[in-house]
Amino acid sequence: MTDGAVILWFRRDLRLTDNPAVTAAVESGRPVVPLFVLDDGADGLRPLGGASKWWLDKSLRSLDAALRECGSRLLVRRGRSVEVLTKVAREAGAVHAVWGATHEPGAEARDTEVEAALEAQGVSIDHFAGSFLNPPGSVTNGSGEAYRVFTPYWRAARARVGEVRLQPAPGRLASPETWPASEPAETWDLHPVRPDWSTGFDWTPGEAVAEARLEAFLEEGLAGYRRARDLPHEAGSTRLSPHLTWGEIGPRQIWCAAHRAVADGRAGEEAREKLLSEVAWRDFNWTLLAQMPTLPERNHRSAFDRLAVREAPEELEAWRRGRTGYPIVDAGMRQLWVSGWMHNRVRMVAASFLVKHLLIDWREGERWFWDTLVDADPANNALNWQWIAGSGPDASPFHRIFNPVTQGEKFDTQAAYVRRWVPELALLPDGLIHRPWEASPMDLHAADVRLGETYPRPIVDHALARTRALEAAGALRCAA
DNA sequence: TTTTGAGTTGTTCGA
DNA sequence: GTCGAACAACTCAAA
Repeated sequence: MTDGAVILWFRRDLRLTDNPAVTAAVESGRPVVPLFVLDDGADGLRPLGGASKWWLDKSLRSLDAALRECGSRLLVRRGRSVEVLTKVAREAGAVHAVWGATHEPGAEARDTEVEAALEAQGVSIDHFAGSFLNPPGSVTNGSGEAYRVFTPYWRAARARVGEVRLQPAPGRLASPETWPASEPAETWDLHPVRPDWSTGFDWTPGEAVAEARLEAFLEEGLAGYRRARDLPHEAGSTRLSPHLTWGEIGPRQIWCAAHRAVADGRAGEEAREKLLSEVAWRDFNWTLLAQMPTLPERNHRSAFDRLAVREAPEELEAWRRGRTGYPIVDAGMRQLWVSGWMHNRVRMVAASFLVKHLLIDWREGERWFWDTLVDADPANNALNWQWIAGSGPDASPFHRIFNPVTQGEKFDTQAAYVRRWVPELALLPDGLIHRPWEASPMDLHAADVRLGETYPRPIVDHALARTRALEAAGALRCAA
């Protein structure tokens, strides 16, 4: 062993482009040992949901393929990170290790433990900011505190992003003389079997696809983004969210590409700023989670601990399976189950329905999304659920209760979305499809719909449910 | 320190 | 059918 190796520990930054840990490893001039650890919850972090595991399986293979094109490879090991890292360091004769920071609950404790253990065996550490425009903690108000409201946060954060210079992907990574063993991909157990519920997933994880997706969006989608992003039947979303979740692409790359698109005349500044502000929500949510690690479990506003939530397992199951009797809600929940993703507009409607119409604890919904979304993100999932529930910082006011009929008719005007995901209603006319319970027997017969048989009746009445939710929220103020 | 104004994404009611 | 106001107060940012 002539030259000590450097361990390049990948976590939520599964890319080679603009990854400071990758750059540092390459520039060290040492043999590089790229590593990913499947901790299966052993590190004390929240275990991954099913859809996230599906994604990670493909993303790791993609990263391995990309590394092999650079003359390297990805080691995947299973176990507690501190044990894996110290063992691999010994096997590889490592003298140095690098990684990018992550901020989910438990990550800091894990990294501190790993760092201490590695340093104890003579391995030095460098860590770098993770994949953000502004990493958590870097944007503060006049009194040095973190912002709790998005708009002033983004004003300050936007101004703080200077010139962004991307670090290109390395052409080549130096290999160690002998490679430590890796778990064979067949043993990762990340892809679902018996049953394989992922057959409807229309996604290709990996950095190359993420970059292509970004370019395609700038070409076709950015100019009309502000309008189209709210229409669930249109391909107006970036669909970058799962790539961002695993760091296959970073916000800095989006920033640069979006500025380039405006310079090229492919879109206007307003469209670019809308896109960047959506990206900034992710930064903002991670800032809050880094500061308040209980957000995925505890109400930020403790008054909501007293909300009279209902135990209603059958209604919860109807919501999960897309059988609430409200077409836009059911379409969204079925899109989620089948494809691992749900359109943002419909997420709000479906989440509001669970929390307000059914008065079920938002954590039930948060857990379901965590398990079924390919873009399940510790910060975005927790903060967005708390936002809908009204319990979060800067949250939606409690009296804002989405009307699933109005939302459907407003954003799915031609009902193309409902017809795709709730095909048993497809023959109903546009004017009735978002409210099938108002259809006459003749209309229902003509559309081959039998309410209560081929499609459920509404499990709650909107007006009654709305009143019930307002009363439950009102009780929070009176009872001290 | 005090004060003032603002706050991602909506709905309903009544004129 | 369209429009504006009310919803119920509270926290946070910034002057």
